[in-house]
Amino acid sequence: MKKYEHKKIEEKWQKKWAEKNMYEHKDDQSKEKYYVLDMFPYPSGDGLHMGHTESYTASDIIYRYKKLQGFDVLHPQGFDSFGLPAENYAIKTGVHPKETTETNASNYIKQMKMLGLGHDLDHLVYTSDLSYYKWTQWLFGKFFENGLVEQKTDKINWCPSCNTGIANEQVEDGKCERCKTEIEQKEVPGWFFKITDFAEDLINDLDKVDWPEATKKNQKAWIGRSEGAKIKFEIRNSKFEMNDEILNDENEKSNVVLVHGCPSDKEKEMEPETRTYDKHWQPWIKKELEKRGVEVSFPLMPYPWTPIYEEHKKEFEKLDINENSILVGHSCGANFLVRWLSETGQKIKKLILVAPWNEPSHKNKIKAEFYNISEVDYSFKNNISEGVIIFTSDNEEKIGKDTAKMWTDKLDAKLIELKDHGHYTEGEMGTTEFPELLEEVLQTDNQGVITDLEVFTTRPDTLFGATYLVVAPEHLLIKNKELKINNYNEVREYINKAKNKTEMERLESKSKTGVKLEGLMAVNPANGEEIPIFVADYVLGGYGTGAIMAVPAHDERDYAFASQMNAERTRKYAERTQTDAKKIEIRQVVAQKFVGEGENAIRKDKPMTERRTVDVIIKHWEKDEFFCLDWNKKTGKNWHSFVVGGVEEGETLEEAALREAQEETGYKNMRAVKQVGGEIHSYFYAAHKGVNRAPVKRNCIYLELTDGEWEEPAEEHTKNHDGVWVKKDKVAQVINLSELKIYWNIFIGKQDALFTGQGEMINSGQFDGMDSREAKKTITEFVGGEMTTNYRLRDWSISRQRYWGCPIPIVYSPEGKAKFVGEKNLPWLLPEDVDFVPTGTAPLAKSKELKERTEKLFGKGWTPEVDTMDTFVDSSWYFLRYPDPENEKEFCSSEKLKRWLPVDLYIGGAEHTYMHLLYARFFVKAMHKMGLIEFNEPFLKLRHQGMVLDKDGIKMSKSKGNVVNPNDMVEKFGADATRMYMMFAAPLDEEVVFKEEGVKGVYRFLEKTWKLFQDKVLTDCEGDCGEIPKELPVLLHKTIKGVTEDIEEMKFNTAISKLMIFINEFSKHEKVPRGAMEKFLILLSPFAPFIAEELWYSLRESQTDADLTRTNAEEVESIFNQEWPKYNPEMIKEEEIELVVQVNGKLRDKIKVSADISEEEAREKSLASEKIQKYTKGKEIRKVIFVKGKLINIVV
RNA sequence: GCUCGGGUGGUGGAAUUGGUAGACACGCAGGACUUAAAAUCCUGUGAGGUUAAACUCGUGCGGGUUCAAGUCCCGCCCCGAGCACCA
Repeated sequence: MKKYEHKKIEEKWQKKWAEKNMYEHKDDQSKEKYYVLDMFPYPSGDGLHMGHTESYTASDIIYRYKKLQGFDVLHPQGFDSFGLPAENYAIKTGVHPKETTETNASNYIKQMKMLGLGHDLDHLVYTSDLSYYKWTQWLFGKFFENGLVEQKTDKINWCPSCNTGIANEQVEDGKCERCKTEIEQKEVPGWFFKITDFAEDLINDLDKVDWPEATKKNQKAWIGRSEGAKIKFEIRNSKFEMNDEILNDENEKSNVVLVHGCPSDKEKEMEPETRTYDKHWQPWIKKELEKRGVEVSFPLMPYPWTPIYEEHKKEFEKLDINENSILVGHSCGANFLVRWLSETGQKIKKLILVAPWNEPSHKNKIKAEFYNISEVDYSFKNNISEGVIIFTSDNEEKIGKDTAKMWTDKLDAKLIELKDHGHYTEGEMGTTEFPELLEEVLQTDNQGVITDLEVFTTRPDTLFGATYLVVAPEHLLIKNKELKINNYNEVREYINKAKNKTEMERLESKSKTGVKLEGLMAVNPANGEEIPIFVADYVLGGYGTGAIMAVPAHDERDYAFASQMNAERTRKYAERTQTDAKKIEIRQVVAQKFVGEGENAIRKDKPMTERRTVDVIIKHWEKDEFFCLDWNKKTGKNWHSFVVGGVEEGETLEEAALREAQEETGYKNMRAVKQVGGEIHSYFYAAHKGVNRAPVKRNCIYLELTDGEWEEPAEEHTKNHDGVWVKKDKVAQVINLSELKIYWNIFIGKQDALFTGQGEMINSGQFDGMDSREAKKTITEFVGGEMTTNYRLRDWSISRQRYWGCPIPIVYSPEGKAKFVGEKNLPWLLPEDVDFVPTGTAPLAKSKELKERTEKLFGKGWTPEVDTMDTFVDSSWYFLRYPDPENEKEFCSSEKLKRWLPVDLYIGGAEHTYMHLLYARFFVKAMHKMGLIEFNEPFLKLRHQGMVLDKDGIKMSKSKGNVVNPNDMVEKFGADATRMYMMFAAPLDEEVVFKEEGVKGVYRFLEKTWKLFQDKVLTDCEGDCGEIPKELPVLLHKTIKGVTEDIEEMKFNTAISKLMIFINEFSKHEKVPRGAMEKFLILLSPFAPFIAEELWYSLRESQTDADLTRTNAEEVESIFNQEWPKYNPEMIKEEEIELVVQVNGKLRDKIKVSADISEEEAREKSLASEKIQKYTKGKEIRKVIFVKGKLINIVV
């Protein structure tokens, strides 16, 4: 008996198959085609890894199986041989990428042969070969001619280490996919494929293909289609007059002089910084001005009644006050300026007077004289080129309201009134709403429509709830100089910060940041309201219009931002002024809707009545218990609610809640704490009233009892229900109505108060009551917006500043116009005279040869494109080259295209779900559109292989040192065992845990198989001659059926288990039928080709002497030229089965019966069984369920 | 946080789509062969229970639908992968 020596056998057949050119593909038109494709490898120095082994084995099984079934199968292979690792290796070692590629590829080929993979390795495709990239360039030319590729200057992801642009899809965690360096943003001109043109088809056509659902979903998500509307908002400038200067160039900038206030009598000997006004008001105004981008000089004032008058006067005179100056004076500073201007006749640009002093109130003689402004000659107003603005306030005696009014007249000034200028108490400048008011002044002093801002939203229905806008930091609006953003410096700072923020930083701070654009506002087109505008980096420049309308009541991000801003601004103002800032309003415009069902359903024949109600959550005064109503009395059911009552005309929710709570509970003292959740609409039929409640508009208020003072409630409130106290953790169980549950969940913080769903419109003018889905379109139309579809997908940037890639076949005219090099100049060769070391410019720019070639062909002054293409371009069409790899005239002949494409089965890793598959699909669609091919989906069926993990279930990686090398496994157990284990260990698409023990198990199976062929007497008897028991041929046919079906569904693990069952069973017998053994070998051959071929030959050779009169082994046809066996349905038809007998669904007995037993008979027989009688005795048989050929269930 | 997968013996995994839970394999235990070990072969192997059986419990947890649930429905927990504010 020969031993199973896997090494010998495998070496032998590797050689023989090579000699016979077993896998060379020759078109056989008489057969039906099948195209099974692997994702081709990048030829790395590490060689094939276990993942390759798994997926290539799977495709090889299908290849062999289909071939045995009589298909003409194309099973090609190639190498994705352009790419970074070879170039990086070249940079390090100086070895040309071409060499590295060849060495590595030949190693791959050796490994593939070793594994017995039946790829046609004589017709390999290398993407770096000029016979291939010629056609990549040709296709680029076609795309160019058809406007499907264009040059754009765009901000791209830039890897500073690779010195190249990177597609969004190739960025992981803000890092370069290959080298893990942090990605920067850089403005680079480059070529872009217009993949977005095909977004719609790329989504829709997924329905046509047989792919894993998850992959389809991922592709759809990646393309990210969303339906919505574009809506225009008018942007108005509510500018502070100061702003003209702000955005102007440095040299035109005005100087602003803010003068100190005057000291009181008490203060006149104090240093200016310590005086009341100069301590508070002036620095504040200075700060506010500086915040708006204005540089302010702040000179000391030469008030004549101070001891340091002369000194200050000198300093003041030194100031460069000219026609371009803006003078700002506050309080007595204002008066001083008026006086000074009238006396000196100084020409200035603008005068701003804030809160002038009230002249008559001065008792101090010098002061009074100085301030005798009624005597002043006001003709100086002609010296002021842009006018005078006066802020005043109406609440303080001291503030010169009259003075201000007088000046307004005399100086033709513009008057802006503040409600409150501030209070002077005990020598301190105290509370003031001035900053807030100043901003309000800025907001309302609007200058008319400056521009439109378009936003994209998926929820146009919530437009009435849009209480602010947000633009992305990169939005052009901010760069619009006309707008004169007051706090431009602050905004600019924010934008710079946002730009420099790394992805990591953005992830770390989950909270949202942003800055209000002061001096700007937008008009909500739905209701004409003026709303603020913010810049914030939670809005992305590249998506939609780069601007959003924010609806904090119905969008989580907007809500988070609004809450944060409100808190922040409140804090900021509180620091400064101890008052609240104006808050962003969170306005609900969609109410969640509930519709009664069953007996509560709306009845068309009954009247509809609207009602406004309040649900009241009432907490016990000391215990953690809540007041609920038990309706058992009335309904007879265990039905609980909170206190619910109507809201009467003119009543607030809180008033109604308090009133109802007192009436219903009898408790007297309570306080309203807060509103819980928003408005909810309920529609139902109220049987006791005989009317439809359509709708009940409900809200919820939370009350706390302050003590237990109580009085029996009126009978009308207790006749229907009892009041009960329920513990906090029991409330959720007790409450029945969904609406109340929602309020409760919001109350206990289990559910967000935010409602992001669809419902019924409220607070939306004439649209109230409309379904929000319907309102989307209606409201969009109402405001002149446009319904659009938006995609997340962006155009595909393919320019790479690298050497080892396909040159972009473009040249530029002296004027800089791009031109395709033309078909006759293809291949547009990758130059050889290039230094690989990256310097930031593309390596090809250093090629003299390329430059000369361009000038020679196109004329002087012409320059070549020096970027190469993203390698994803190469891999986007390689499967089109496979059927015709040697064709020099076409990328693939039309006959071959017609015969072989599309691909019938594509197998590869799930990591290519997004990019590669999307790009390849895009290529096919674009080529289809250009009329180059007739189909528009490349891969009809797609399957992924799962990851291969080490024995502890950990991802294999070099750094962990747990990588299993296929070579070692083949050495130890042979290719057959390795292949089979990979297929047996888990379903193809799930993770494989690689355990050597497991490989041993499969090896044992192969040995057992081997032994079976050595030991057993083979008989030609096929089962009806009495020599062998009938079970064997039956098992054979079952195995054929099972294995065939499993392979069809690519359930290789169960197919192998069926082969094992076969061998286990056959091993038990002395004599086994030869025919069955032969058929078994064919079933085995796709999985374990070597041993199957060897045993096949040995079987046939031994037959040679006996009866086949063959003379040598060479004449035996390979097992792979045989026919896949078919099973005989008659054979596997069971005549006798084990009928399962259940009582009440529990297995109690099994009885042997004929397969076609009738229900009657089965019933009789099973009831006759002793075991069954044990359970049925004395009981009535209520029901019998009979499943033919399977089971009978007796219900007692 | 969102999306998609997935929770079945000691382990990898089966289960005709609602019909005998645990196929097949690994591991483990016992036995045979052997001076011995390895290899091989045989037997057993979800838990409890018993001399054995009967029987009971069992597919992440809780509930539901059904004659019957690993499979369907509702709620929750855990694990894995992917995505990163997509308006």
